[in-house]
Amino acid sequence: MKKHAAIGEAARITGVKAPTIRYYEQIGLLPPPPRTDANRRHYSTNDLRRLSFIRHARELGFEVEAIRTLLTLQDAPDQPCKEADAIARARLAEVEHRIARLTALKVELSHMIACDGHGGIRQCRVIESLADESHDHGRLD
Amino acid sequence: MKKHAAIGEAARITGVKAPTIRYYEQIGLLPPPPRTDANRRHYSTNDLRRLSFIRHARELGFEVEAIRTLLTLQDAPDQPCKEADAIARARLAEVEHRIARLTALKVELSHMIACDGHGGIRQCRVIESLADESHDHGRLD
DNA sequence: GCTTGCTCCTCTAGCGACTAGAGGATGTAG
DNA sequence: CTACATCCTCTAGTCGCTAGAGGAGCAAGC
Repeated sequence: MKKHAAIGEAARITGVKAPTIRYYEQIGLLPPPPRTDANRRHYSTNDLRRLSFIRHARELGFEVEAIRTLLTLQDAPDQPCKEADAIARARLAEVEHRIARLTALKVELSHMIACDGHGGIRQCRVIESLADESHDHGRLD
Repeated sequence: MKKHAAIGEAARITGVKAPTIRYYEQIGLLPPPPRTDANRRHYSTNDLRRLSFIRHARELGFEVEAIRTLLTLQDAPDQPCKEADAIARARLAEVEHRIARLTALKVELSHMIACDGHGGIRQCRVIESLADESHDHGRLD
């Protein structure tokens, strides 16, 4: 990984698009980097790590506010464990909830794919299984 | 399930909020229902099933356009279900990918919680694991 | 030096899929 | 007959980007 990168290179390295990087700066997720004489952003290795972190967390479905919390932890590594622990536990609960929900959805999707292509949509279980009233009506979020 | 329902009752039955039901009508996902003398929407059992279908599909992560396709297939039941099946398969792949990712994160979060009481967050691997370059950089969407 | 073409800058506007609120009409219970 | 819930339409806001306009700067070839 290089020591300094312009925004385009940072985008290439981290997989976060340049406009999104600027957006993250705007909303305060990424600190404003130093600029060159020509007013161009210059990212350090640390910035790139932070960006990679944000990207992976976003891919996992964490909201920006949750990521902000995790980054705050990262920025203050000597914080008392009590607080860190509480935040981690909250995130873990969220992750477990997501896994449970996704696992249920996976089962449903697997059943839906049992359609074998004989005789058209009437025998296709994709639609049937989604319209099925026997599915729970409880809140999931 | 009752034969006719006002929008509030439809919301209660299907779990889709009233403004969202109107929104679905607006974007053409739900056909405009008949109105009473006082201009109030009146939903049939069939509308409620369609709404339940939409809700389930949204919860499964289907985009509105994908749902529109599924509903079109449903409305023309003699079409082959290859398309619907393909959509479901794509969803299943994504769901499995997310489960795998979240499971990995869950392990790291568990470790983080397990490390409490010994010198703070520095020993925790959550942030490290999310910033880890060894994670793939390929497109996910 | 000069031109070509890429990258970068800021700014505003748009997207999907809702959600919230204003302001007003109607339906129902005591 | 008066509350109060429910409904109506409408506009505007939310989140997390994404696209485009319009302009400046840099590196490389001639």
